[in-house]
Amino acid sequence: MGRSPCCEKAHTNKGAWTKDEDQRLIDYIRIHGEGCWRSLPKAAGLLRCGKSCRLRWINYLRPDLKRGNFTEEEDELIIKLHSLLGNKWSLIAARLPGRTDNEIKNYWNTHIKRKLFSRGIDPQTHRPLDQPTATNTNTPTELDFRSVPVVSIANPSLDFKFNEFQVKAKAESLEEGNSSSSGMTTDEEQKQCKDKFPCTGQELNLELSIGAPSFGRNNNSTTGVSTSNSAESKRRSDNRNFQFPQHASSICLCCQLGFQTSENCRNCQNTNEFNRYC
DNA sequence: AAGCAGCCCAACCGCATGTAA
DNA sequence: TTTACATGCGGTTGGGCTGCT
Repeated sequence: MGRSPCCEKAHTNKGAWTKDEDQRLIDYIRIHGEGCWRSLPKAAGLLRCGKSCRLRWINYLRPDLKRGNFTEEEDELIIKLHSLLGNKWSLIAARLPGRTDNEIKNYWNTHIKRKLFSRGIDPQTHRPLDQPTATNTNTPTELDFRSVPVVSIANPSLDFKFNEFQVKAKAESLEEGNSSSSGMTTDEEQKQCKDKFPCTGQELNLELSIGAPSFGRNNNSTTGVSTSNSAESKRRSDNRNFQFPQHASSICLCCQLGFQTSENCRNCQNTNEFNRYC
């Protein structure tokens, strides 16, 4: 079907944002909350298209952004998540509090790719570079999640039952329409999975899942403003738009990383909306 | 100091998806 | 069911910055 342009192309600014534009956008969202991006520019007095405003807010102005260099821990987590999810940057970003999909995508392309190459690993397949891939060109996300072995992450703080993680990651991926399963179920294929995700022998069960990190009874923690429009209620059901809790520092690591909702994490004790560490 | 090449990252673009009328 | 609209996602681009010659 034909689509109209996302916004009126004429009379809109392009390129780098000025401080004044940033401030206008911040002020507007502070008062009215996120949403209605199409009408936002006009309402906020900005000569920008809605998409541009949304992008600027999400990637740069949001107050919960972490900024700064990626830690080694984050590096490894991104690599692991990419091996599971492929180029699903938004899904990966959802597991890295304070990081945006754009930021992770850029970081992947500029740093991690190189890092993996230097380790002799193909960043796309996560296989050794000298290993032929002709027999199985599937991306990691196309692995059959039923055959994935239990593995753990080197960093003890991130150890968890990796097979469960992958099952849920796969399920989520399927839910999102990425249903290109290779149907790998044979022993040979399971062996391939083990090669891909070598088990270190250290297996901790932290009951982590990759479900939507639906923290936030206060969905407006970002702006501190109540929004009651339908767009907001829609977003509440959208796991790509979760808000990090204001009391994030008091919840367990898996919750902070977005692996688990505080309601469901059996490693947390949820009392009066505060959780003790796992 | 000037020119050049490579890197980095903010921003753009086109398409996909969800949803209301 | 169809259509139009709003939003989100991933790939790509381009301009600024930095280091090297």
